[in-house]
Amino acid sequence: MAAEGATDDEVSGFVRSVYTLLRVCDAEIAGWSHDGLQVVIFDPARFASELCPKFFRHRTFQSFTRLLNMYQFHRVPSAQRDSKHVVFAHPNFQRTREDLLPLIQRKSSSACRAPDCGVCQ
Amino acid sequence: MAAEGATDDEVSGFVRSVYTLLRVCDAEIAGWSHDGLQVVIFDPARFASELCPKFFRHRTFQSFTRLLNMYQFHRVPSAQRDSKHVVFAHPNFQRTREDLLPLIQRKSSSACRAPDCGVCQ
Amino acid sequence: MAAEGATDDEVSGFVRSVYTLLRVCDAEIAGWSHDGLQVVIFDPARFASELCPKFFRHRTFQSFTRLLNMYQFHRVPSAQRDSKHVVFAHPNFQRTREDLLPLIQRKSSSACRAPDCGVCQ
DNA sequence: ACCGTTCTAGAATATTCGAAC
DNA sequence: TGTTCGAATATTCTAGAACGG
Repeated sequence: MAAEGATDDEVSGFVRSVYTLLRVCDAEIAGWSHDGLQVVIFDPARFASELCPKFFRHRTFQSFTRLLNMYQFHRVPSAQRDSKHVVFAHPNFQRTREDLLPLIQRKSSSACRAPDCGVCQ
Repeated sequence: MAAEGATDDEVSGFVRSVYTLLRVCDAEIAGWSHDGLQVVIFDPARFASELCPKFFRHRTFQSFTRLLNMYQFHRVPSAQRDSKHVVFAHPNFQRTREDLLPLIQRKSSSACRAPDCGVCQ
Repeated sequence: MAAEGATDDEVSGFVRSVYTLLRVCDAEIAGWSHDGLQVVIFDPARFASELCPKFFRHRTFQSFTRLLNMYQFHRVPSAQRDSKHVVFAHPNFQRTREDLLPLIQRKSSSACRAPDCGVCQ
């Protein structure tokens, strides 16, 4: 199993921040789902105003969401229609599988158009 | 009176809702700018949780923003960067010019009109 | 003299330069924020053309910025959005806490340690 | 077909970083 | 360690797309 050769250094800053955030933050604001497979924001308003400024350079839920999508997290529709909880998940973002974090990659930005670019072609 | 050829029926439902909302809502949550040219949301959190459900079928600021953009409103950066106020404007959305409201049109849905489009039909 | 265990020698040259610069420079060009926690460049153009050559071996604001980032200073968005002031901060860079300066360390160059790396040798 | 709601992505700018020298 | 330049990442605002009424 398990991503040998995948050290912490390879985890992107954003992913590392979210993982840390979930470990240290007030359990009333955000946390892992019971199975440890989903990120649950229990209180988006407090998350934006209190947590975002501590871990990022902004204080909006939208900016947080934008980066989650950039890293291919997907929103999970909550069962309770009126719930204010916001749930996100990524197959390689799991509470007990820190070793998988390096697999989470940011989507490539606007594709390189250089005619001789060996990477993007 | 009234902008001949421009009756209320011609004002889109969303634009009418926003105009009404600004007339009746708590002045601490939202209102017109002093010059009557801008929509100011003083408290986005309360706006989303209290006002949105009354005027729309959702309770998120993002959904409100999405429609504003659809109707070509644009966000106005506030001078104070750390301000929580959110400001939007549209050249034909003015407090004293209700007659201009019919001019505000929703962007055409990017509907595919190709007669043989297998996706959109 | 000299705070035992934390002599001037332990403060990196760049950090020392910035600290000195703020003490001696024209108050119209740069200085401390009122609370003494932030570095404020009031006039980036004059800072680059007049101060940089005196304290460093260049005359560009970007080079100054590059080193600030290298030492983990972060840019702070100025309150006034249209302000030309540029603000940086580092938790251990404070006007009244010269004793903390040695704690400011340059980021480890991400030197490649792979024994067989043909690029870095 | 049009409009509204939701989730995701594009685009422009701002900020930070990698790497060669 | 410092300087330079190009690239990657972050933040903001707007738009695309799928779906439902």
